[in-house]
Amino acid sequence: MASARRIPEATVARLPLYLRVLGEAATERTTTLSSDVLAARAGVNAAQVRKDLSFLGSYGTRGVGYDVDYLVRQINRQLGLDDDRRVAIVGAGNLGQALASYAGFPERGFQVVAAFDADPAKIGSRLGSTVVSAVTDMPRILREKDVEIAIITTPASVAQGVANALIKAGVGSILNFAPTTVIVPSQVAVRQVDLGIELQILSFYHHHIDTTAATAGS
Amino acid sequence: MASARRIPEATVARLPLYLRVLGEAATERTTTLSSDVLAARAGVNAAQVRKDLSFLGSYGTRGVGYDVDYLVRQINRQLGLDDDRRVAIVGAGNLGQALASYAGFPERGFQVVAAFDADPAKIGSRLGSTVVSAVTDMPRILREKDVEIAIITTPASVAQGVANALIKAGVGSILNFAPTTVIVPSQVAVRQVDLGIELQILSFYHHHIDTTAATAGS
DNA sequence: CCATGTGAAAGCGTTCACAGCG
DNA sequence: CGCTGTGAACGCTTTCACATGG
Repeated sequence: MASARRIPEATVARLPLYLRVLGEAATERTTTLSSDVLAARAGVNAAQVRKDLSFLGSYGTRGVGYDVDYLVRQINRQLGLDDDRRVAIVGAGNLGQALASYAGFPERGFQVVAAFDADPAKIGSRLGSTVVSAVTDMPRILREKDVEIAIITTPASVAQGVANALIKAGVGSILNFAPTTVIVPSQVAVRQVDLGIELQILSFYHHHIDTTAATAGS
Repeated sequence: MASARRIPEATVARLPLYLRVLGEAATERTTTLSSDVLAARAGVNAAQVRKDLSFLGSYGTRGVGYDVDYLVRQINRQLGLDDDRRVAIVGAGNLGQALASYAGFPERGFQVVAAFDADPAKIGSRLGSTVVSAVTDMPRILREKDVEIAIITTPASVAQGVANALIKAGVGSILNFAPTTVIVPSQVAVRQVDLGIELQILSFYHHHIDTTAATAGS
């Protein structure tokens, strides 16, 4: 029993992981998956999988497992992935370039509909399937294209200013790759990914080749 | 009191964040930082900062705060960042390209000393400051250059195989960007970063414009 | 007097263990 | 009989609150 409880943050962060495993299973024409198998492929504990999925409702069958297609639909619905989401990329450097042509985005329903840069030399150039616009046109274009999520790939020095402008223009979610913390009001969602920090964390565990549990997730 | 305790995983993940803030403070010629200010700039709670730093020892001065330069040295030492770390990138696609020329790496002591790809067309081309080698030469080159950390930016389908080969060649830490979970023995450290998953997590909070705490860190 | 360092409390997240159901 | 769903136990993290010391 117990459908539609409030989903804990840690569970939310793992749902996309399960979605990925379920997707792989679907292409292998696997119709059903037990929590044991799902857990092994996701690299987590089986009890964790069952508890996480129980927050969505009782979608498994005892003695059998979870129906792959059905579970995919339920998770997609919870994550709000039923329709495409419009994304903008701010900063057309190397990382912005790479993200704009990242196949994983359109595959999972994220459409890059706008890109911006402050450098006049870059304006008008292609970034994936869009064209780079001037940051000065950002507020107008963001509203015109109804952008929901923005990815910041600018230098650290301008990231906070960019974030402020994005929020002012109605963007509700920000994925920040600039190596600085951007501070946002509580009604805006941010995730901060610092590629250098990831390496530094690995460096710690490499340096202490004794301590416990050296694995960690996204 | 109490120097060199065992440092909790959550604290380890935040130390590089503090390092980043301290670095910014140093360039502003700030010599001393209180836990309040440090916390605000890192986007965390002040008590958290104090507790985290207390695991390294008593490096603050009551009534004053923390000496920026001294604290930087202590954190660097703990993270094992005193000397440069040798990094390899496997997969010379867009993301591999971007990472190879990412300024944040050399700045923080990570040297990209090797790059690999399976595509013969890419072998010999430049990737940042190195040249792309064939994956078949990977074991030899990894050992020759004493690579400690590897970054996987290959398609998901080959990521696990690459990880296995890396571990066999003595690489102890892996940063995986391929959109699949790589399973490794417990003595190897992995961090999995899936750019699509980050967007999906944001999508959840965008879709539920009511629930609590929408911020989360790397 | 101000900011650190830290016990203690509160809050989360994970894992266990097993009842319950297909 | 096998696997889900879940209370309860456990361990980790965060936050509070204040004694301590420069």
